[in-house]
Amino acid sequence: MKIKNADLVEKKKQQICRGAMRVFKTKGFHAASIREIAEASQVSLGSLYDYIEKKEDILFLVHQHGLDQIYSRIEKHMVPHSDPHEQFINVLQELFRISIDLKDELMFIYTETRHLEKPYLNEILRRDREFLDFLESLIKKCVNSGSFECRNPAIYANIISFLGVMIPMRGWDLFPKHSEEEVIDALIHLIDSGLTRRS
Amino acid sequence: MKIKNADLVEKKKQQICRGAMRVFKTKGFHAASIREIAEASQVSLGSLYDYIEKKEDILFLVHQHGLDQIYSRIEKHMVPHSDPHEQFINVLQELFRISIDLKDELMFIYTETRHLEKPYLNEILRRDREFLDFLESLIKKCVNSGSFECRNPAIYANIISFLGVMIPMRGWDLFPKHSEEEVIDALIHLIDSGLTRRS
Amino acid sequence: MKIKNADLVEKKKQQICRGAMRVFKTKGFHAASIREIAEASQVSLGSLYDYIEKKEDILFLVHQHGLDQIYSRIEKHMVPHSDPHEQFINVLQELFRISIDLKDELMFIYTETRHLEKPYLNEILRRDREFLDFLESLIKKCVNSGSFECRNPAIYANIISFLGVMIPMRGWDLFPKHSEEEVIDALIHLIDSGLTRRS
Amino acid sequence: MKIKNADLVEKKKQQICRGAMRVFKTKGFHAASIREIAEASQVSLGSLYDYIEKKEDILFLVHQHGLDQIYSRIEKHMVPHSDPHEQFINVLQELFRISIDLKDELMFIYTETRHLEKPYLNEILRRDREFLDFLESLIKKCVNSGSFECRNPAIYANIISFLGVMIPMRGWDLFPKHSEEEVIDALIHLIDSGLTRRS
DNA sequence: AATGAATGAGAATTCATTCAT
DNA sequence: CATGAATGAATTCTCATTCAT
Repeated sequence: MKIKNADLVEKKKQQICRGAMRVFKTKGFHAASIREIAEASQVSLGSLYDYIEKKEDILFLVHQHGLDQIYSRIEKHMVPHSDPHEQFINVLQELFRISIDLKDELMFIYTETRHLEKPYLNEILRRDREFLDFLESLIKKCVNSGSFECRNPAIYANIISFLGVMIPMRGWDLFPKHSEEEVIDALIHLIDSGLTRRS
Repeated sequence: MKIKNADLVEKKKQQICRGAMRVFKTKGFHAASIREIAEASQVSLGSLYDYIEKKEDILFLVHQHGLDQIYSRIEKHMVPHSDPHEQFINVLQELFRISIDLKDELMFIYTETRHLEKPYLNEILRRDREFLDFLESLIKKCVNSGSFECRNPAIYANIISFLGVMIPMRGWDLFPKHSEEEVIDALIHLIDSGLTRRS
Repeated sequence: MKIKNADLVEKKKQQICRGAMRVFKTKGFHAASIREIAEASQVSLGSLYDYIEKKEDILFLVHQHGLDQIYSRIEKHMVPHSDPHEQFINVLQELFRISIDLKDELMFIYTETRHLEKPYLNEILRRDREFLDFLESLIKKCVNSGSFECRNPAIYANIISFLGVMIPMRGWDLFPKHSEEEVIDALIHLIDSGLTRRS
Repeated sequence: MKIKNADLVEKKKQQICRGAMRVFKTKGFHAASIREIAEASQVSLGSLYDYIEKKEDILFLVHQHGLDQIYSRIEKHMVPHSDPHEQFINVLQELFRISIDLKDELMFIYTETRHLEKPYLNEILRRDREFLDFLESLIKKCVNSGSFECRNPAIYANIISFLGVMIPMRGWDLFPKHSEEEVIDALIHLIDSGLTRRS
């Protein structure tokens, strides 16, 4: 990165992210050429390399940008709350809303993370685990408060996080037939009843 | 494809599939070169093109091969059965067992299907939908028999099918910590209790 | 190197060497593009990379080829000889003849060796030192036989070896004015009288 | 070059020369990027182009700067002197001392001059020939004064000038083993005895 | 049927040079 | 006068595909 003006760097990285995402959406990371990405970002080929070092950097940039968008929405629901079960439901509501609003970002993350090399990969997995940990501890709170019954909260955290990408990944079959509300309700019902304590 | 001997064609395609899968497993479709695939398949570069026309054909071949493996196991459980709920549980058991045994194949299908071009893609989706339809009708039977209560069986069919790839896709976080049995039990419990009729 | 036919590999490497040398002669290694080298070698761009792995390999190939040519001529004079002084003079004669016949090769080696990376560089220096060692021991023999007087044969070996590239490197000033014979005689006279024992 | 202030121009050119030499020393002219040179010179990339027109100009600048340094030292010994042989020895002494003190400059000149284009090249060769002419006429004086015997002073001038770069170019083999004094003595002895009149 | 050598289009990346501020 | 962001042509290298044997 040879550019000294930090604001400019930020602005251009945003531009590149947006452009790159548009290309990745249709072709995926590997099939997208740097040229296409440059064009889609309205940045000249040479200039692109003033802001990144190698193609993989774009992959990481887009990952981070996607996660930023996701987390900036979910975080609001991650602050402690008096009624954990209510919080849990709110989190699920927001999670699935996000999965509708940020379809492309989620699909991208799920299908392309594997192409990140070690150091970048670790950073992404770290953020992922942050959310898993939050879910796990929230489930535990619900268990303690008596609403839930659950032997392996960590597994449920994984299931929930994974279901968070179902809408983007299976939209092709779901949305000709069902409304978003229906799908979200079904998902929440499934998770909630799977955890609810039976007397 | 200029080869006449149909048995040979079948045998070689198997060889190519297995070799290709081994390469795809580590690098994905795009990063895998035809050369590597030929080597891994013990087929000469020139010969390879006697059995396929273009690289994408291998992608399709491997898809088909993967689906064949999956279906050959699930099909046994798809024949009508006197107790639909028992059948349902059996199907889930087998589905998640398969997802452990055929991790690579499932991950491959989930991350690379998008690179198939239209005609091939449609064929794959058709097979997918076959399974969805089966699940949907099985759920309906369970509803009719009084075990389940479900407003949108099609959505649940999608959820179940999608959870069928959770183990391959989230193994990195799950299996250091949990046994396969635990994960399968949690998944079945979740699905079953999400559908079970509450009086 | 993906080619299996060893004879072909040898033949093509020769081709590449010759083509590359022709390009290097005018532009040097760095300024020569792989494209130009391929054209000059009558090898297609893609094919070139069937015989080498990276541009630097050509640099090494040309070095080796040059040294091979040089050594194949000087070696005849390196076998033990009854009269060391006579042998010494013969070696000088041949050395300077070679430096006229293989101008390009010598200039190339002297100006481009520095661009070889470590492993290749070491191999080249090893061959260089072989000749230095031979010269040094020959001078010592001449000292023992009473013809020469020399405190530091290793330094003289270096000087001789270095003067072996004077003709290629200073031809621009020498050859408009002098004949090859004159230059060689001057060089041999200089070296011989610098070493000759004074009673 | 749009800068009017001549002193400034001179000062900056010096800066650039020094910076460029530091980069060239390790990578050579072609592999050195303008960026690196600008950084090493503490001159901004844009500013650099206020003092040069193209990359080759730096090549020439560094050549000139190197030659200036060399000549500023040798010139002291080029003024007429009553004893030509004494002067000759002094010149050799200084020449080889210089070749130790200005190793980088000499190596640079010897390996990169070929990349200068015609007009610049001629200027460099002109300065080279100046020194050759001086050496030639000094040898002639020594012949006339009876100390030397030499049929082709021009050839000897070339040899001497060429030996002036031996130390930089063969230091890798020489200096682990020998002291600078030893090498210089050997060189001077060689040249002197090669020219000395035998009664 | 099988082999592997050949090809050239296209990939990522670098860099000399320009130019608005 | 100085700065550094922008540009696109050119570079090295890879790879799917073809074809003579």
